[in-house]
Amino acid sequence: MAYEQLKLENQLCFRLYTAARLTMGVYHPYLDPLGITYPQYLVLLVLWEQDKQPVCDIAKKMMLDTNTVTPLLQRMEKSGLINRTRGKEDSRQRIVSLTEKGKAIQEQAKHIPECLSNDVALKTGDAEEIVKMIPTLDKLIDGLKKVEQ
Amino acid sequence: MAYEQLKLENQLCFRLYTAARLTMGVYHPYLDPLGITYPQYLVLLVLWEQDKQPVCDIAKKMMLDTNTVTPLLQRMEKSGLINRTRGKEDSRQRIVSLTEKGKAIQEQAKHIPECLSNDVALKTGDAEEIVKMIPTLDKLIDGLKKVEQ
DNA sequence: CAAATTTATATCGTTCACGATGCAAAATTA
DNA sequence: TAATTTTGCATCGTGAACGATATAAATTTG
Repeated sequence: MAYEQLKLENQLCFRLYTAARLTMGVYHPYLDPLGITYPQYLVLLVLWEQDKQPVCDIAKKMMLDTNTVTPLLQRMEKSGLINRTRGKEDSRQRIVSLTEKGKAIQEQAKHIPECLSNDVALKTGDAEEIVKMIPTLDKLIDGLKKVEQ
Repeated sequence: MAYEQLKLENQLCFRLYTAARLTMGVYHPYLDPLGITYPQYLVLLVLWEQDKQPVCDIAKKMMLDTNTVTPLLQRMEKSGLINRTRGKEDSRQRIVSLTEKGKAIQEQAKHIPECLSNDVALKTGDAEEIVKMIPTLDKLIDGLKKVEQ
């Protein structure tokens, strides 16, 4: 028999992992018509907030490393959402900018957050309580982010 | 400028996704010496709780599909953690059982949950509040799980 | 019982996540 | 200024997720 602490149902991380996966699944019907994936949607969020950013800034905001972000951006360039130009001041940098297509998607995407929150509310019965996790999740993320030494 | 709702900082899903990734990262120093990944650890948790289960039962408990679980189990069989035998009553089934190696790891793993919770407490300053998210995460997961029609 | 449907698993292709490594352009130091 | 270190990005390989599709064995239906 298993040790009590080794039961799946006692694992916080498993819940985070599952909740993240399932929530991303809810985005599917909204992102598929736009031809983008959830991580690509996150990149667009970053660029819609401020266009023309180097790869490292995007990576930092997404809390990912460049070895994840670079291929992601390459795919997005290939599908015509962004351009990647060399930095003028620092020629190591790649400045990522939205194409017209990338900009245009924002109009179609602006209702997604509301749709999502409606969907979640409908399915869980209580979105209120779920939104209340946000500050705690931030605390967790902030704590874990530091530990990387 | 971005619509307010389209800011990365306003996204719940992004937090779940990031929190899950970073928390899995905390497992690394414990799982690496055992030669397993986090999803493989989850499979072992399921099998330690009850040995000899068909793929579909494992998949259901992990809330994943067989197209994710099958290759995962194949890799685990390759590394000598499990065996996969044909079901006797239902020959479509693959019964997954722990090898001696798979069983032996349980002893080394039994301290992981406590280590994790210590690490998280140390890094966040307050594990109490984080553990309190569990019922809400369960509510969210339960809600989203149903929606798949 | 035969036909149709469902179930259990597997395979394939694409996209991510991430450790390890490489490289050239800055920035720092001696 | 030359040598060293750091930074920004890219590449490679492996392991996941997951949609789509396939196949054979059960199960249900007609």
